[in-house]
Amino acid sequence: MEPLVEALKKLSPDLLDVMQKRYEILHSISLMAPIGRRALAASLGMSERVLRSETEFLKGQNLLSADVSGMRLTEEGHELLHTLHDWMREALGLKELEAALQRKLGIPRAIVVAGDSDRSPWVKKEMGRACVACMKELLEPGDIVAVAGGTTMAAVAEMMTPDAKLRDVLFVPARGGLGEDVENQANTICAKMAEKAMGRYRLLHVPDQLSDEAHASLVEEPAVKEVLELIQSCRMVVHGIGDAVTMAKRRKTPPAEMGNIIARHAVAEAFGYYFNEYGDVVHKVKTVGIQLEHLPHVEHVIAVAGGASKAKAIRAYMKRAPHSLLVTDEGAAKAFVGE
Amino acid sequence: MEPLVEALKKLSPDLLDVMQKRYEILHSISLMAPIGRRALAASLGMSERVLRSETEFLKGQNLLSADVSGMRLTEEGHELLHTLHDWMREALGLKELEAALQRKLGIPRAIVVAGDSDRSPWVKKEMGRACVACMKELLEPGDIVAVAGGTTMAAVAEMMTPDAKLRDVLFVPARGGLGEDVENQANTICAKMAEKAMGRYRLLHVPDQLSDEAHASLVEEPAVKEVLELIQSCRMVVHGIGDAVTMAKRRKTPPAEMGNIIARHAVAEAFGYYFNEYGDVVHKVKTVGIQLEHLPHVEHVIAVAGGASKAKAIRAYMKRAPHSLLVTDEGAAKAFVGE
DNA sequence: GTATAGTGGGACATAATATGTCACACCGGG
DNA sequence: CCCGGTGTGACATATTATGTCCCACTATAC
Repeated sequence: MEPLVEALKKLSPDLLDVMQKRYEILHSISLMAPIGRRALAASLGMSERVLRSETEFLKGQNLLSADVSGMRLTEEGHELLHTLHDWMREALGLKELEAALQRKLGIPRAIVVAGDSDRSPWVKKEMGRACVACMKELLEPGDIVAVAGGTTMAAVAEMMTPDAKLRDVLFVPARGGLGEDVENQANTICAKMAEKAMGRYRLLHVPDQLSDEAHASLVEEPAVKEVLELIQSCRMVVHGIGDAVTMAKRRKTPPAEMGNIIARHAVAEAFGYYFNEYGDVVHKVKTVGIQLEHLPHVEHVIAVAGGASKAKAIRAYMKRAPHSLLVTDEGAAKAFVGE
Repeated sequence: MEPLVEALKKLSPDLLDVMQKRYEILHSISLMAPIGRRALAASLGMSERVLRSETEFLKGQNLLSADVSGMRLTEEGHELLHTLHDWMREALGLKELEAALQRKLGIPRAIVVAGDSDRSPWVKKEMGRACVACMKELLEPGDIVAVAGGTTMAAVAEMMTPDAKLRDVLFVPARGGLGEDVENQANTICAKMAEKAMGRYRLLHVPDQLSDEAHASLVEEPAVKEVLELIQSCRMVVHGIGDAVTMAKRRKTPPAEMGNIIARHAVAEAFGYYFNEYGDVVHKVKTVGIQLEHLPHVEHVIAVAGGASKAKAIRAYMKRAPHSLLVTDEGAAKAFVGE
C-alpha cells in the first residue's frame, strides 16, 4: 500500500469506515437506481436514519439526486464512483480480509494488521498493539485476564499500556509450566503485561516435570489453589497459536511424546494443547490452569497469531474456537483466504 | 491535484480539516519538543481540551509520547510527518490560498475552489455551489437577499437548491437596469435563483435609458418604491466582480462614458460601479437600487469572481470592501498571491 | 532545603451531534 | 379509489465532543 494511504489511516483511522460506507451507498444506488431510502437501508443492512444522513450529505455534495421516484447518481457521482473503485479495493484490503476471515472461520471478529510477521519482526508488535486495543475495549474494571505464553504473547505484553479501563484488572497465567524458556513462559509474560498495564497479577508456581502424586498435592496447596480458582473465574483469555512441531521442539518435548505428536499429524498448538488439521486434540501437556473445556464459558477469548507460515495452524485451531476473536496479520490472512 | 484526493475531499470534506489540525500538532511538537499541553494549545490557538483529545488520539496511534517533561514525537511520528509534508502542501493548497487572501485583502473569509474559470467553464459552477453553501450558512428565515447580475451570478443561480434554511427568504435584484443582456440581468438571475431555492422574489422594472424626469417619477411609483425599500432593507448582497473594460463593452456603454472609463483607468466593475486599481470609484451607471454607500450597513456581502484574468479587478474592488466575503477560484487566487 | 511553574491525567457538567422512531404529504399504478 | 412506495419534517434520546476545574507530580530556580 502506498505510504500516503498508510499515513492517512494513521492520522484518521475511521476515515476508511466512512469512505467505505459512502462508497457502498453510491455503489448500491448506481446499481439499483432509482431506489428509495427504506429499500436501500434494508439492502445495505444499515438503519434508515444513518442512511438518510449519508444521502443528505451526498446530495449536498452533488453526487446523487432524489425525486419522488427515488434516488439516483448524478453524472459527478458516477465519475467519482469510477475514480474510487480501484483505490477502495486496495485501501480496504485489510477490511476485506477481516470480513473473509470472519466468514470462513465463523468467528465474531477478526482483526488484521498490515504486514507479515514472518518477514518483518515489527508486525508482531503491531499485532500486539491491536490486541491491546481490543482488550481495552472488552475489559471492565475488576475483570480477571488469563494470559498464555509464547513469543507473540510477549509482544502483546510489550505493547501493553496503562488505561483507566484496566483499573483493578487482575492478570493471571493461563496454565502452569509448559516447558518454555523463561522469557516466553505464561508467568513471565503475565507479570510483564500487568506491570505495563499498572495492574495487579498473581503467578502460578508449578514446576514443569512432576510426579502425579506431587502434582496432586501441590494443587491442594492453598497458595496454588487460590490462584487456580482465580484462573477458573477469569472473564478473558488471551493466547497465541503455534505450529505444532515448532512448539514441541522449542519445549524439548520427550521423544515419546514428540513421536505421538508427529504420528497423529498435529499442526497447531495453543496453551499446551496440540491439534490436528481438523481441530481435534491429539496431545496435551499435563499441567494445571485453564483447560480446553473451560473456554466456552469464558466471555472473551482472544487468539493472537500471525505470519503466513502459521496460516494452517490458525485454521486448525480456530475450527474449535467458534466464539474466539482472532488478531492476525496480512500475511496469515492472505495465505488463509488464498487457500 | 490528483483525482484521488479530489474524490476523498468530495466524499469526506472535513477530512482535510482534521488532517491539517493533526498535522499541525505533530509539526509543532516536533519543533518545540518537549512541550506541554497548555503551552502548545496557546501556540496553536486552540483550546486545551481539544488539543488534549487530539494528543490522546495521537498517543494511541503511537505517534507521540508524553512524560512529565512534556510531549515529543516517537520515531513513527517523525516518519509520518515527513511522509505527509509534501502531500499536505498540495492538499491544503486551497486552504493556504484562502488564508493568504484573507490576510492580503483584510477580509473575514475567502473561499477558494479548485480550477480556473478562465480555462474550465465548470469552475464557475463550482464557485456557484460554494457561494450557495455560504449563503445557506449565513441566511436566516425571513431574510432579504439582493442579487446582482453577470455571468458568474447566473452560475450561482444555476446551482441554487431549496433548503429549510431558505424558508421565507425573499430575493430582490440589487440594482435596476445596467444595460446587460436579459439573461445576465439582475432581474432574470434573481427570479431564477428564487425559483431554484423555492423562495419568493420581487422584481424591479426600470428601463435602462430614462430621462431624469421619467426616472424621478418612476421611483415614486408605489410598486417600484416598495421594491426599492425592500432592497434597502436587505440583509445580504451577492454580486460578481467584472473587468471594467469587458463589462463596459458588454453593456454597449456610450462612447463618451467609455472614454471616461478608460481615461480614468478603471479596472474593476461591480453592480454598476467602476473602480480604478486603488479602489476609487471612477464611474457609475445611474440607476436605482443598492448604492455603494449602503454596503457597509448590510450584514453579509458576498463577492463571487474567478479566473486568473480577474485577479486585478478583484484586488481593486476588494480594497473598498473590507467586510465582504469572497468566493473565488484557484486561478484567481494564485495570480493574486503570486503578485 | 523550599517555592514555583510547568507537566500529564482524572472528573464532571454541558454543548453539540448522531441516531432511532414516528408522522405526514405526495405520487403512480393496480 | 386506495395501497404501497417515495422524500421530508419533527422530536426524544443516545453518544460524543468540549469547557472547566482539580490534583499529584517533578523539574528547576532560588
